[in-house]
Amino acid sequence: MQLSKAEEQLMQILWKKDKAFMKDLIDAYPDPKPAQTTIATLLKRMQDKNFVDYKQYGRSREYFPLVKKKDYFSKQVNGMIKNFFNDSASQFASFFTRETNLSKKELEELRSLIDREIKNK
Amino acid sequence: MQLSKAEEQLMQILWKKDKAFMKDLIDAYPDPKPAQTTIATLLKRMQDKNFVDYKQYGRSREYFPLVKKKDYFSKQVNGMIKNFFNDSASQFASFFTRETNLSKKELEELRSLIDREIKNK
DNA sequence: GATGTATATCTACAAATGTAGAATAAATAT
DNA sequence: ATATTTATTCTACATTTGTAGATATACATC
Repeated sequence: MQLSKAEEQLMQILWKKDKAFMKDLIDAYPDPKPAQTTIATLLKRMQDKNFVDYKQYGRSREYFPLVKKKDYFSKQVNGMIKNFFNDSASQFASFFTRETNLSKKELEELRSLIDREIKNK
Repeated sequence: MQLSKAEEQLMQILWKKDKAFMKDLIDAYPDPKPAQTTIATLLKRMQDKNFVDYKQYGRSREYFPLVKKKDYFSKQVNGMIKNFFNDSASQFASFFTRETNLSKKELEELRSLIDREIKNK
């Protein structure tokens, strides 16, 4: 199951905060903040989709992500690679290198990172 | 404006074919193929969103993409980078290098590609 | 104990999406 | 010319999504 746009945005907040009460979530939104009930609805739907859970503290709930940002993100990228580069990660990488405007410095950093990876193999 | 999932899938077909008549599009779908009217609806919506156009040939239409796959893809990646790596492409790249299981060979290819890019700057 | 505050649940509704039938019209095959 | 095929348009409808009011509750405070 996939998150919708609005749900994903809320998820980003949850990931950043790690865990949060309703109030914290609303606070994290830029103005104009959504209604409290809107967030509640989204949270409920996200629970149904098994993306978040909560701990009951007294009368209110501390929500937390069930899915790691990294894992979610990996799935996204993989889907993209599948759709756009018929499943070739290296094809993706080369496209990415060419089309993204990384600075020389960033490219050099990336290269040494890759060097390290190569040594690890 | 964004494409929905079903629209995106159709778009992929269009990109692959470059241009196509209704029949070709349906043919390209795996079984169970969607109804012909379903495709027609999607195409119409995609026209409204300015993602495809067509040339009238006699009584039927040859559809073609108005947006290049490359450009569409770039937007996708950029959105992702914005959401997941607060807008840092290099952060994205490093994550990608670590988390995708590229083979040693692929990594080496990628490195020489980056080398070339660096020289270009 | 009455009142304000934060939260949760229920209900609602418009817009977008996925999907396709019915009616129509043109192109083609016989 | 008639039947068949193919594509287009119109209409329809269920599901998902974005958004939030109304209502109920528990808690905190005066």
